[in-house]
Amino acid sequence: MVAVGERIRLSDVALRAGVSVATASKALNGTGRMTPETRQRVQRVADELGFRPNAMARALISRRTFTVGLLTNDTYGRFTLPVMAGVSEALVDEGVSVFLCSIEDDPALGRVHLDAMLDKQVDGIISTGKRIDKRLPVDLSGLPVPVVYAFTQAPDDAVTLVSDDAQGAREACQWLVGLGRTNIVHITGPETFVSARDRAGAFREVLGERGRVLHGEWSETWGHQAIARLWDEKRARPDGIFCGNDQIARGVIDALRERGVQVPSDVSVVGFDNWEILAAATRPPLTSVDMNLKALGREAGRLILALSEGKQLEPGIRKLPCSLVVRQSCGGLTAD
Amino acid sequence: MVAVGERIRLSDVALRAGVSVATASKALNGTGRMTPETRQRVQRVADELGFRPNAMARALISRRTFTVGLLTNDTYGRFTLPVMAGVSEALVDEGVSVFLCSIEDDPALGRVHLDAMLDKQVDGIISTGKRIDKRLPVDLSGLPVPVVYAFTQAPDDAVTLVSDDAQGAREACQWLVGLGRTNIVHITGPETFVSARDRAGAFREVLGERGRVLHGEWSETWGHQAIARLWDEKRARPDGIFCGNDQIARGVIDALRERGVQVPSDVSVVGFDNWEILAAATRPPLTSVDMNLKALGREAGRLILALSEGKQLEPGIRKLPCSLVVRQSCGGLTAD
DNA sequence: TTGAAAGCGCTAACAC
DNA sequence: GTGTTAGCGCTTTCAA
Repeated sequence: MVAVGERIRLSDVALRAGVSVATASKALNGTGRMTPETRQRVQRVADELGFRPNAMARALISRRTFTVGLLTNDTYGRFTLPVMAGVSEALVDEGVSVFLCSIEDDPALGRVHLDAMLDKQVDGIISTGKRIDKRLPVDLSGLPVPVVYAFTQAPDDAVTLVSDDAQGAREACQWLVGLGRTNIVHITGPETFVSARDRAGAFREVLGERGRVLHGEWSETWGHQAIARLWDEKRARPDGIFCGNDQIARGVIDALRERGVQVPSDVSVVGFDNWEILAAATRPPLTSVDMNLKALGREAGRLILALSEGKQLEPGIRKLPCSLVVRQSCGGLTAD
Repeated sequence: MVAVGERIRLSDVALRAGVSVATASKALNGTGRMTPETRQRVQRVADELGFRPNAMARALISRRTFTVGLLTNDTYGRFTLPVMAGVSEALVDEGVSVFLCSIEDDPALGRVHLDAMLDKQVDGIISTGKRIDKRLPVDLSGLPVPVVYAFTQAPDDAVTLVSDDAQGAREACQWLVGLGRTNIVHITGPETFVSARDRAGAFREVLGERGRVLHGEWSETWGHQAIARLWDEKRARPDGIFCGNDQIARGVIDALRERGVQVPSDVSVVGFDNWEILAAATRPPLTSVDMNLKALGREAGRLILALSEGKQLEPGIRKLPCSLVVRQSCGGLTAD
């Protein structure tokens, strides 16, 4: 139930320590000049009383609230969550707290949240989403606070953080090639997604003429369908498949098993997203590209902190590297 | 980039409207007495200037920050996310913002976040987790602000919100029974989980002697294993399976298909969690129990709001109903 | 009907 | 060394 511990003010500490409020303030902040004894006495009293300065009052003076807002439209998503965790992680040590604002895709809700944050004098705003080629339905230009965009589309002159899809895809492809696979196919999501295009581009770059790309949905079902198509053709069948996400990969692997094709001995499969719970549940466990979204979140936190401290940052898109997480779906190094 | 729109203060409005700060304040807050003309003029000026009151300054006076903290240890989880969304949704209309504090399972981190929130004078704290039978590693007793626990274990005298596992399980079982299934088995997670025990208890309650429970892991693999065990036995095989979560159900359905058993015509399967992305991907799509976590989050938001406004609430555990989401894995009403 | 003044909890000049 | 004073942006008596 509601425990009503009275809050201790600086004046309480000052009174009890027999000094003025100003002296108490200086004592605790390590500023001003006074005898070591006085300082220590004040500190001791503050500890005894469990004094914690009121951040509101401080903020009113310093014009810094040590608070940032995090806007997201990805309520249920596996993308935003690690980003948020990263942001929170990077900022907590600096005493900065994060306002979570989930705005769905509702411009009105976005406005409400934005206003609430601005009223609360956040030091900065991080905008994050579930696609790097869609904007949130809020206009964040001309705000009195800095903004960082992470894993969402942003204006050209903004500071933006995204994962390096092309590099991640390249690593996956090179891994398959390095394993001796020669007939490699890329099964991925709709061409309308920049991520799909970027990954496919990198795939073609590595594979050249040999590389074949199949666009479909981001779903298990599409994985099944794609395999059905490939296996029904009269052509040579692939010995390596790079999938646009883990769900497709899951469908692919299941479809291959249903056809008696062995993974990884007959075909190597790589996924994308490294969605732990899915990647670990495929049989065999899925080798997959991890976008390192938590690291991306941490970087977003660092950047917004720098900006809120008045530092200048070069605008533009910063791509953060992905990394390949090797499990058993490719054979080779960790063949089972 | 950093756009540096100067913030408008009340004094700016007052000056421009030709009144005192006090009058301006009253005009905008609808308090005090003055001619309608004065009030309107002030309001018009405030609108023109885009004045928004500084919430810090207000908070300093009113002792309410319109801010609550949300503690969670479920960084990647599908449980906490809907809860958070619900909390945020319930509170945004009241002008309350939510601090997101992801503390993993680290007591030190919990302490740091808690202190940060308290310093920032949150009006209340919501504690949430991924299991209803584990506590977060932070002591929230004796705080100067109210606390609500949602989907996590709590002290006896706390206000706690959990989903009604037993009721959800009961609905699932009755659904299977209503479909004419007579030999029903419950395949679920470890008995060490209260949720597993509660669901199994409800299952036995509905099925009586006929009900058989198999405990294992919360994984697809366990779903496969359980089916292997059941189908290798010399006993009559089940025609209805109630699974402890959707992952197990996924494993069960896949295992059944591998054995040529038809779902739902031969066997009806129900899952638990209604984890959209999984439930929709099973073939056929999975009928599953939804814990309505977003609604739970909303309720948590309402409760913390009530408490922070000084209302008294009966301590104890409040169970919120689950609901069955019918897809195609059971046949009957929506048979395919 | 309006405004001057005090004060929320704290920090920072500037006296003493 | 320490205290007095002013002020962050706002609300709220209380006096005019």
